[in-house]
Amino acid sequence: MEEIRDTNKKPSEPAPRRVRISDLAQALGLTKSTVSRALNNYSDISPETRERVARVAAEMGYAPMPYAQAVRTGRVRALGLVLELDAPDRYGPFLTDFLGGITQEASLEGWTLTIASSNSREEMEDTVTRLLQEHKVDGFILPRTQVVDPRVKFLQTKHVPFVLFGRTGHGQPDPGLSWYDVDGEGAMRAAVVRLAGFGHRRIAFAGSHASYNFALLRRDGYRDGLEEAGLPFDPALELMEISDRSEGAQAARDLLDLPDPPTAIVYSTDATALGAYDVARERGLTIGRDLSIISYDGIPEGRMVDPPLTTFAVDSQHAGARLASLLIAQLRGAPPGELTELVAAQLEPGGSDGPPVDP
Amino acid sequence: MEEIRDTNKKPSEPAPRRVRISDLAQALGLTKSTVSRALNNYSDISPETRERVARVAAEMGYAPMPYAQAVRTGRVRALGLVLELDAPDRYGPFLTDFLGGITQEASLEGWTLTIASSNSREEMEDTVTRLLQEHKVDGFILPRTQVVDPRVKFLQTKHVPFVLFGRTGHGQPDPGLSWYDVDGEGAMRAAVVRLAGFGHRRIAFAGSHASYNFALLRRDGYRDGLEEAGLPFDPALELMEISDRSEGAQAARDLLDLPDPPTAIVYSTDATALGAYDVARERGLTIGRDLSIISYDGIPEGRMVDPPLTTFAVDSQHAGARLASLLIAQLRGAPPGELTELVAAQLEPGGSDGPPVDP
DNA sequence: TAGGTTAACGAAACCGATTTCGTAAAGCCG
DNA sequence: CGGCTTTACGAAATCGGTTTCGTTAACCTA
Repeated sequence: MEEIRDTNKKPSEPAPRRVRISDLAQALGLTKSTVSRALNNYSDISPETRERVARVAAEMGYAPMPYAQAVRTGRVRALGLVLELDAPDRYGPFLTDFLGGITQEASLEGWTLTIASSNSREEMEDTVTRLLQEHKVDGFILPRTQVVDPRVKFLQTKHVPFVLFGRTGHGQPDPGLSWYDVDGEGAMRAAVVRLAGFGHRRIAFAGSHASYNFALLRRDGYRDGLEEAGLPFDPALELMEISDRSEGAQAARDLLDLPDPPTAIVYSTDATALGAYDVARERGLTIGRDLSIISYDGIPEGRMVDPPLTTFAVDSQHAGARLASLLIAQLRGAPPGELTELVAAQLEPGGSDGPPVDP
Repeated sequence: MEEIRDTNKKPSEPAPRRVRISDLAQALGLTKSTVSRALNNYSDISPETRERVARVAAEMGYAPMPYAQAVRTGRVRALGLVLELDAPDRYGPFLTDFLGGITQEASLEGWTLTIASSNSREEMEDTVTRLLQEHKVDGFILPRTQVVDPRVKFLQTKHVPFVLFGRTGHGQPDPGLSWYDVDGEGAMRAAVVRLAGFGHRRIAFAGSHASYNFALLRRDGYRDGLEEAGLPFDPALELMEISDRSEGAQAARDLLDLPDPPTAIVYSTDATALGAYDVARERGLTIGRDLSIISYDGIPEGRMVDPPLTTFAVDSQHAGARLASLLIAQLRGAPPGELTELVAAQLEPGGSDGPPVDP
C-alpha cells in the first residue's frame, strides 16, 4: 500500500491553509457553483451577488488554483518560449529585456511564462511536443523568425496558438499569423538616406544570414534607400552572411580594399558594426570622418565605444510585452490574422556618421 | 447560463484526442486505480502487471497531465526563477547559457522552468507570492545572492524550497541552505599568485559591489593571494564598487596615477576589466607588457579583444544544470543543507598578463 | 387568476488524475 | 481443514475547481 518512490516530508511549522472556493462559498452562504459562476461573470448571477462575491473573495484573499481550473478548462494561463541555444548569436544582451517585457506584461494579466531550450530543430520539436502533451503551456512565442520557418507549420498542424517575433515570408507576410516586428526595412532605408544626405555616394551594406527574415528585409531597405536617394546599386557593395564582430571587421576590410571603396557602411546589426571600429584602429581611420557607420539594434556597448555608434535602436522589452499581449489576446479568442504590429526603430544618433572627407 | 467572457473557439480540424488514464485502463482490462498505482510503483501491484501496464502505456503514448496530478499531489513539477531587472549589470551574456542549463537539466527529469521578473524587491516578493499562491511552481532558483539576502528569509518563512546561485553570509555560508557556487575566492588567489610568479610586486584589485557575496569572497581571495605570494597588502591598491566598463576604466586611471602605481590589476569581472583596455589605448600602454590584467567570468568578448583577456571562466550552463538538479533533489525530499556544490573556475590564459617590464 | 417566462440560485456531474479503503482469492500454519 | 495473513486488485472518495441541469419564486401576459 505504501509508496516506494521518494518521500517529500515537509519538515515543520504551520504553513497557513489556503482558502478554497468552498471556504468562500460557506462564508457567503452560497454554493460553490454560484460562487464560481459569479467570479467568472456568468449572466445568471445577480449583479448584487456578483459584487458581494468579488468583495468577500478579495477580503479573504481567495485566488483559484490555475491547475485545478485547468483540469476542467484545459487552459493553464501559461505562455511558452523555446530558446534556441544553437542560434548564431545567442540572443546577445536583448534576452533580459525581452524576457522582462514578456513576464511583466503576462503578469499583469495573471499569466506566467514557461521556458524551455533546444540545441537543434529536432530537439525543439520534441520539447514543444512535450510541453503540449503535458499541457504546460497554452501557446508559444517564437523569436527569430526565418523566411520559411519550420516551427510555423509544425505548430499549425498541432493547432497550437502562437505569435512570431518578426514576420515570415519575406515580402508578403503569411496571412493568418500573429506577429510583432520592428521595421528594420524602414530603418535601413532611413540610414542610407541619412548618409546620402551627408553627401555619401558610395554606401555599402553588411547584412546577416539570409535565412532569417529580418536579414532580407533589412537588405531590401538598404536597396530602397539607395533608390530613394537616387544612388546606383552596386552588388560589390552589398555583403551578406555576416554574423559576429570579427566577420563584421572582415567585411569592412573587404569593402575598403575595393578599387572604389565605400565611404560609409550600413551594418545590419550593432554587434557586427563594432568590427568596423577594429579595422579603423588597424588602419588609422577615424570613424565618423574617414568612414561613416550606421547600424541597428541599440546594444549598450554601442554607446561605450568611441565615437558612439549611430544606430536604430530596438526596444526589446516593449517587444516582449507586446508579444505577450498579442498571444494572450489570441488565446482569448481574437482572430490570429488581425494581431499584427509593426513599430519603427528609434534613431539614436552617435558620432559614427557624418559628412565624408573630400578626396 | 451562457458565459459573458471571451470565447475560445478552436477553429477546425481533428486535433487528436489525447489518451487518458481511463483509456489505458480500459485497454488493459484494469481499473484506473490499479493503473495509477502501477505507474507510480506502488508495492501492492504484481511485477507482471506493473510491467504490462508500463509497456501498454508506452505503446499508447500515455502521459499523465501534470496539472491533473497536481490537483491531488499539490506538485506541478515546475521550477521558478525571478529575474531582477534592476540588477546593476543585467546578467550580461550569461543568461542564455544559464537558462539553457536549467531547462535542459529540468527537461531530463520532466520538469519545466517558469520565470518571472521584478523591478524592485517589493515587486519580487509580490511576484513570488503570486506564483506560490497560484501554485505555479514548486521551488525557486535564486541567482545573484547577496551577503544578507532578503529573499532567503522571505522564502524560508513561506516554507518554500529554494537553491542559491552563490553562497550567503560571506565567510560562513548559512547552514541548512542549498547552493551552488563557483570558487571566485580561489580564482582571485590563483590570479595574484600567477602574477606574482611573473615577477609582479604591486598588484591591484578592482572589485564589485560589496553587497554581493561574491564581491567579498573575491576580495578575500585577492588578499589571500597576496599573503600566499608573500606580498604586502596596500589598501590603496584595493578598489571596490566597480560595476561596468567605464568604472573599470576609471579604476585603472586612478590606480595608474598613484605615486607608486601597480604593474598588474586583478579585476573582479571581465566586463570591468575591459575598461583597462580603453585606458591603455588612451595612454599608449600595451596590455600584457606595460600593464598585466587578469579577471573573471569568461565572457565571449574577452576573447575578441587584443590581446585576449586572461580570465577565470565560469560555466554558466553547468551552473544552471546543477542548480536545477539540486532543487529537484530537494523537492524530492533530500535535506537542503546537504545540497551544496563548489566548483573551480577554469583559467583561460590570454595575452593580457605577463612579466612586468623592468623600470 | 391561470399559465408561461424569466431571474437567480442549488444540486450534482464532471475534469483526470491519486489515494484510501474494502475484498476476493491464494498462501500459510498448526 | 478451518482460521489467519498476504497478495493483488476493484470501488469509491478525493483534490479544487467548472459546467450542466434542475428548481423555486417572482414577474408577465392574456
